[in-house]
Amino acid sequence: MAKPALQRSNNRNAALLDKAAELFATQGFRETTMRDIAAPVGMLPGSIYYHYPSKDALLLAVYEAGVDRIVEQVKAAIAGEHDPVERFRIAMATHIGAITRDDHYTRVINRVLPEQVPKRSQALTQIRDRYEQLFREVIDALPLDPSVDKGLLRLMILGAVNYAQFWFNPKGGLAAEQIGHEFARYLLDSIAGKGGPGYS
Amino acid sequence: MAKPALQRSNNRNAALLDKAAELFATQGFRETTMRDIAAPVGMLPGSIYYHYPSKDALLLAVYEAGVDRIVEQVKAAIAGEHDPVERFRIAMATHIGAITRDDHYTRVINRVLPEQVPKRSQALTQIRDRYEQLFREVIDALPLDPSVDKGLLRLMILGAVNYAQFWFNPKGGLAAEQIGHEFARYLLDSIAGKGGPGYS
DNA sequence: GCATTAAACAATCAATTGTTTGGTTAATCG
DNA sequence: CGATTAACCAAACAATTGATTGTTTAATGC
Repeated sequence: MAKPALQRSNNRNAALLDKAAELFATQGFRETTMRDIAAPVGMLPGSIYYHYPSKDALLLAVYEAGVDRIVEQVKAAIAGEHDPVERFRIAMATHIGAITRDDHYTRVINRVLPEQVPKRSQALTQIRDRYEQLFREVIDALPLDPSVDKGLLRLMILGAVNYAQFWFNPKGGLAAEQIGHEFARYLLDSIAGKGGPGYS
Repeated sequence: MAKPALQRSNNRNAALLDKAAELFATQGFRETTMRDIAAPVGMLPGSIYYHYPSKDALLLAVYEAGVDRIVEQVKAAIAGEHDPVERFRIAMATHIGAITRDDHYTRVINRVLPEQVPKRSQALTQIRDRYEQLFREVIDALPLDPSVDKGLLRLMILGAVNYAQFWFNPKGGLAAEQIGHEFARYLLDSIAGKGGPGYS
């Protein structure tokens, strides 16, 4: 974190992490071998262990970077907006955009679940929580009918949104962000309670 | 299919499949070895190959049984009901009930995704489709506002519903079926178009 | 009673896996 | 220049994996 980034001549750490993210996202964690990662980077399997102590650690690094990207994108998107409902809509759209985009880092978070790596499931869950927290805040701020369980709603939305990664087709149908807005509309038209336009 | 079920003395095929379902559901496919499955059944690893030609085939059998169970439960639940909206609510509730229940067969379908077994991903997807088809029919029958994309809505719902398997806690909060009804309510109060003022 | 066959055992194989160990190169720094 | 070290190579290891093979047991059908 405090490293001055020496910028040594041959540091393929970045390329390494990129390739790991790509393969973890497209093939899965267990399905990807250290050799699969090393070869395309032009490295030998053992050389990875100079940069990362284990395969798990490599995943953690990718995972963390992935969550960072999503959170950053969503935070940036809702930064200017003050209206809770509008913030909610933007958050959903941006989130779907982030996880359906061709960014392997963001896709790893949903592709490999914590339970798939028992030894690190706790750490992975903790990282995931960082980005679920964002949704918690956005949803909690919504002026909803009191009968709506916001915790339940958050889980419902997270499921709906994250699943998009698996069926979204960039070539056909709606754009990713439009899908988010549609999802929001299906919900908001009902859950926007009597608080109405002049909520407190 | 047409086997008369010989009922030989020592046929542990059922126990074998049960254990496979359990381990695939709780640990995942790649994370479960043939030895893991064989030992608790009191069998040697090689003996499994008398009943199934490969590990993949074992998964396919579990997968098929799992989908069958979900489809059967949902079909049975909505059989008596004729009102499309009510059928939709029952289907969601029953589906969540089925995949959160302590039935390892039904849980495998969401725990191990087709992409995790590249050699059989097509076959697995085909099996999954059988149960997504049910939702297609139920949703298509709904009297919704024309602006609602029913295909998109189906994907939204499938994501929301299937995710419940991962966070549902049988000891705390709502019952599984109640969660389904809540989800349906969040949506129906908005998407139930001008077609039916009689509901809700 | 005897041949057949379902159902499993016992042993092992070949391949793959994550990881380790010791050596090598080249850039950096004093 | 000389020493240090970041960054990698080369080779192998130990464990685990799905799968195969030949053999054995016991129930069934004629």
